[in-house]
Amino acid sequence: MTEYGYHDRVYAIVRQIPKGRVSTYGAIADYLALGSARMVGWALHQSILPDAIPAHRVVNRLGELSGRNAFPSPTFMQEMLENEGVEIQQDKVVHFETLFWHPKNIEHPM
DNA sequence: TGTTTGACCACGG
DNA sequence: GCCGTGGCCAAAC
Repeated sequence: MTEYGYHDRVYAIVRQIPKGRVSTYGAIADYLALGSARMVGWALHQSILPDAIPAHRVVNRLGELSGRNAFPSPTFMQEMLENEGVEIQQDKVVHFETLFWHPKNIEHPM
């Protein structure tokens, strides 16, 4: 049965995040109506190992790379984002509000 | 089986 | 702008 745990839904959403854009735990949790952003963070922590999930595009509501410590190296997340053209400064996404992408805008970037 | 913790968020003081 | 509290659900102990 299509009995997806919410982490599967989180993966599905995160995979939709366009390159060069970022989203937040709260936005994903809100979109999935799971109730809490905490679950998203927990799910993502588990999701780093599986197939190519751009977990680096998920930051907290302040645009901070709160999950960088869960990556192979504390700077890995930042380097990935910078590689996509996202500016990072002091572990925060520059122009966060502009780059912010809400799952609501799936296939409707911008 | 109950408690604690977690890549969080919003609100109140 | 920092601290405490509630919420939300699952995993780890």
